Amino acid sequence: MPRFANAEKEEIKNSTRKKLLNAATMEFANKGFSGANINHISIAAGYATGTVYNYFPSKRALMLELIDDIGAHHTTFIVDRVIAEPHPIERVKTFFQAGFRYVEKYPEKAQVAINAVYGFDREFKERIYQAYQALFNLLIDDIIAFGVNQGEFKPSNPDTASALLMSIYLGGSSLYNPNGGVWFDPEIVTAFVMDGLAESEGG
Amino acid sequence: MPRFANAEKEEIKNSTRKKLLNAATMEFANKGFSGANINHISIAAGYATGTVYNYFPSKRALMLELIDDIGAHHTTFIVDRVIAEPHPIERVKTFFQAGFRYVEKYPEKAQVAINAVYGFDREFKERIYQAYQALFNLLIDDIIAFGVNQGEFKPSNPDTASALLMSIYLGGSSLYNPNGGVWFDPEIVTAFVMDGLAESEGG
Amino acid sequence: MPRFANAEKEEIKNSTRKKLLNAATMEFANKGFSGANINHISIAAGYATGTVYNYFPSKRALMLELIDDIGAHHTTFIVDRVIAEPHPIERVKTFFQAGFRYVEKYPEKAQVAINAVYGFDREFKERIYQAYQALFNLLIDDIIAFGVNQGEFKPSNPDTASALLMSIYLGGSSLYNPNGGVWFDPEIVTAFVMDGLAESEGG
Amino acid sequence: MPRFANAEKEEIKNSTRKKLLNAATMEFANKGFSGANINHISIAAGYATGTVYNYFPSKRALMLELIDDIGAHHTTFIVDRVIAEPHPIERVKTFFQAGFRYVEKYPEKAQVAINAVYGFDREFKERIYQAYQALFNLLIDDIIAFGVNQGEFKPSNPDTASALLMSIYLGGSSLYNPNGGVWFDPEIVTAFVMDGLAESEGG
DNA sequence: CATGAATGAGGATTCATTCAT
DNA sequence: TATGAATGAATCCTCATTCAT
Repeated sequence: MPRFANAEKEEIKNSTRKKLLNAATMEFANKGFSGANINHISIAAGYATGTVYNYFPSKRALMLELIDDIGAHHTTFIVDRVIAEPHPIERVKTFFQAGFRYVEKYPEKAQVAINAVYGFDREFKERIYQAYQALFNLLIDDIIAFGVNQGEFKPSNPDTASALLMSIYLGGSSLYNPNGGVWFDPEIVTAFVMDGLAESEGG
Repeated sequence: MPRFANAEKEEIKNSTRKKLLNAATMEFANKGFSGANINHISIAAGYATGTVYNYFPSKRALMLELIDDIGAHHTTFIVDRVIAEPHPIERVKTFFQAGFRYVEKYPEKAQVAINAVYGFDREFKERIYQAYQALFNLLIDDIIAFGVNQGEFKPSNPDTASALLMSIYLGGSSLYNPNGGVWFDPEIVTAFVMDGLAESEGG
Repeated sequence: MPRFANAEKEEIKNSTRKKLLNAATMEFANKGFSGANINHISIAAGYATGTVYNYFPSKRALMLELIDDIGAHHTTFIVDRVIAEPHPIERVKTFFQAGFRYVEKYPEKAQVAINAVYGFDREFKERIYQAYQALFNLLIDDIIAFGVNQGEFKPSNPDTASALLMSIYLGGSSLYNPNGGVWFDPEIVTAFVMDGLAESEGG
Repeated sequence: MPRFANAEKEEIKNSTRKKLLNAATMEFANKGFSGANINHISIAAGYATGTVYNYFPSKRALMLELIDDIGAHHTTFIVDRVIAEPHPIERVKTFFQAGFRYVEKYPEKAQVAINAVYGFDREFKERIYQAYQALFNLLIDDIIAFGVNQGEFKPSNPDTASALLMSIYLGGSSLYNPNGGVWFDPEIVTAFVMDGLAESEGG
């Protein structure tokens, strides 16, 4: 049995698939889903017109898989960095730090994710929320509940609190502009998230 | 001089334009810009295929004007309610209350606005930010600076703080789902914004 | 009976019709028949969208009438000048001189006529040939036969000869370019038409 | 290396392109540029609606390429026949003979060329003149100057003379009508071009 | 007579998808 | 597995024409 040959083929398939997904990221980030051109994706990946269809049954399926990939990648990137921190407040800061770092390193992936979160397409929205489940779990369990347990945070509705942190993070990310522009400082955001706007009583 | 005839025609044009903009709001909200069908818009408004083009030079121009309209409408809706409140903290609460109210009353307008804010299209983004200028001014001057002056808020970077409030608002809004789903409670959000996550010292 | 009022109305109608025909000349000359826009014509003439249809039943009917008008105008312009000349050779020269003069004075009318002559549309072609009948008669009777009678021209097939002269004239005219460019000198053309290319025997 | 496969594909592409250009010739000849329907061209060539766009970026680009093709074809057809003749006067006759022959064999190509020469579109005009450059060179160098050198023609302005011959040729061609109609006899035209209208001195 | 809003068929162009090689 | 020619439905936009005022 040509076991190695098959492995090699598998290898090639994976590499091709990866190239296609990368090209798709660029295209979807810059043109949106409807505006994207499947053939441009193939060409940009270095293949011929029809090649995407050897790997994905449709444009929509490609997008869905891309959302899964990006969601997982994004989640892992942030989770890994956050849980390495021992202190709850540091975890909040690291959540924003790592999150903004991700946007800087992978602006197109971030744009695709943001489009999915805030766009009108229910299926894309559902899918990115699934992929972000681990991120919400991180916020709920490993940051908020953890902080409450440590006596650093006051108890609150964890669903609302995590959604707030995500909104702040994604809102800040969408402010990102390669040519400059407003940008959130993780320190300031963390201070805000911790203490809010209220003047301290003794202030 | 056919003064009445002209006035009447003007009337008709305004009414038609309004119907077209309403239909466009629905279409753009549900399909996005690229996915929207100009002919459907005309039909949905009760006109024939080409009628949009008697009022707007192109699909993009229609979208741009729609963004202007929605942005102004949205802004006015919130500003009017906020400045009616005398107390800074009430203003924060009213900002979220009125904002979420707007999303409930005009979910499609809100979706179009959110698409413009978080979407990839630079021109749309620029345009909605222009329209939201008054909203940012409200946050910066009439809420944050006002609260600091009143001794209720601690000083902070107003650009960042206002962007944070907007992100929270829009992030919460995008959670909105006519069929139910997670939704921010203005009271809770305001409490969060005022006091953050930190356990009070004496807690 | 409001006899004067009616005459006045007739006056207005004629003036409007003339303005519309002038505007149509510009449009058809610059865009061709298919490329022309009936509404632009109305607007350019200083009227509203539908006004052409108060005067002409269709775009094609307008074009046909325009061809008639231009053909008659063109013909008269040349005929008047040619028959004023007593000598056959001078008549040939004047034919070209007046003809080229016409193109300089009325370049758009000339372009419309040339389009009709050389274009693919059988109906337009037929119509301009009808209008040019008098021009062909001029060439055949008042120039060629006249020259033969005077002993200045040798006998030839008058249909062919007149068609040749028209071809030379229209060919030269289409070389016309408001910004300059090649242009026939009536003297040289006449010399050519009279003596051709052949070296004279004693040369 | 899939050399054969590639060659075969190249073959197919060339054949398709040729079919499309042929269909385009018919359509443009019969309807003019604006009046032509791109989809009809595809269908007439035996393909589906969008196929033209796999070969030509736009209707205008297709027309431009068609003008180039026809111009070159037309030029070659005439040039080859003319330079085969040793005698200047025979060359003149052959110019008209071959030229009219071309119109008989390829009436649609001729109509497209004539539209380009006499039409209002500056770009088409420029393009056909470029393609006809060789034809003008033929007239100037290999017919007129050649005739002068041989002592058969009298010296004349070669630009004017060549433009005159072209005008006569194209004017005669536009008289062509598949169903009959006036038509120039190359012999008569040549006699005219050689000797003009003037009665010989001793006549 | 003039207006101009509305019509809706028509046409250029795009592009997701298929399939024979 | 990759290719890329072909497909044809879909869509933006134009514009001749109508008609109520």
